[in-house]
Amino acid sequence: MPSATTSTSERVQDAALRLFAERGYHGTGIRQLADAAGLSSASLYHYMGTKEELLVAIMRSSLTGLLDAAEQVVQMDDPGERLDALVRLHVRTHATAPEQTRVVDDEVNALSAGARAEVVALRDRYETLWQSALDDGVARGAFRIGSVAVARRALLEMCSGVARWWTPDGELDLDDLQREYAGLARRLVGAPLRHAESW
Amino acid sequence: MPSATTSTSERVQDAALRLFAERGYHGTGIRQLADAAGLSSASLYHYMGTKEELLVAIMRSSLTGLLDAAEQVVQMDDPGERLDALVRLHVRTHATAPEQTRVVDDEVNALSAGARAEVVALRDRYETLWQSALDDGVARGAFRIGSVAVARRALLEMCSGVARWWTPDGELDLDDLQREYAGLARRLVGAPLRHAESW
DNA sequence: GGCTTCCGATCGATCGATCGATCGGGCATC
DNA sequence: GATGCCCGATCGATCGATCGATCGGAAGCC
Repeated sequence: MPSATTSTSERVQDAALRLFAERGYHGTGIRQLADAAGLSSASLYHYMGTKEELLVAIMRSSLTGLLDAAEQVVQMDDPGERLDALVRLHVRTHATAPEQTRVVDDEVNALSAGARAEVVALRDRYETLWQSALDDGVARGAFRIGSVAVARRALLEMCSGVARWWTPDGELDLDDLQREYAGLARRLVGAPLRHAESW
Repeated sequence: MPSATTSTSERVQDAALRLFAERGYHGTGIRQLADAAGLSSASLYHYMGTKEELLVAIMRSSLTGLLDAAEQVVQMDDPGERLDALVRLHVRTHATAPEQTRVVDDEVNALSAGARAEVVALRDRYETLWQSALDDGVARGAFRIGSVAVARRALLEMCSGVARWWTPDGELDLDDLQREYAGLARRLVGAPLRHAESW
């Protein structure tokens, strides 16, 4: 008796997401997956392909969502505001969907070559948006950066970390968190602070 | 016929390190481990306890090494130079021993509760050193930081990321890398740059 | 030196358990 | 009676771990 608002295949996806994030892909068995979804391991295969296809589906949906949002954000003209928006988007995504982002970040190596190529291609497109945003900021004199490639990696790693510790009932709420990281990012790229902030 | 300079148990540890870093703990089987070490799966158990104890040993040795070094570094008096030394140590370690650090960072969740407690305790001691270094810098007016807890996490995450991309034959050598990250860190904590660097 | 004893090192065979996946059939609803 | 949904039973493979047994050399004794 499925709920009126949640389809069975959605329940399977949700269970997989939760377990993959918690135990890892290789650490999660088909039978645990079935238990969490309220099905037998045989019924599971009515709603999914292979276990790997389930993982890929999770990664694809997470990455395409982030990528689409970033492609909108990146159209802003001011380099500082554009970086600000990118950081806020990335941090917000990692804070509110930590399981998705952790699976994407941690389980890429669990994929077979073909599937990995697709996922890595999506990730590369996303990182290219950041790279261009930073390059443009440097070219227009808004940022002062030694190595843009290093700064890009440092920025992304530091923002992704949010998925590993932030919770909504901690000291910082989501707005604080985004503001904090946006400030760190501006400093990191050598951009002036907004509104004469000084801390 | 073992080599004169490498004991068998060291070869087991090295093989485990390489495979755990590449395929993950749950993705690595006992037989793969044995093949990589040049032993049968039965002989493996002459040199190790359980597979999990092998993982714990790798993590412990990596974390205690880093912790010992950090405890030396942290005795420096000047907050800016101390942070500089911490960043350089962390980056150098992650760049030159990426497999160890990746296993430590990625496989903590694969541990059982007891083993995880020990490893997390070591990691917490290390992070406390950073926290104190940042607190002291703020108290003495050397750093301007919004949330020290956020800055600490951002710093550590961004520096740890080095283990995921840096190679010795890329554009940056190890010195460049450390300098680059030390500069990013100083900016992040709102400390003045050294030697009137400006980029 | 010769003989015995012992032990570290190694392996083939195998354990019970679990892995991911499949099959055929039951039970609804239409 | 066809279609969609579901599961018990089962597949071959592999999992982590252990077993008994073998081999070669070091140590102890005469």
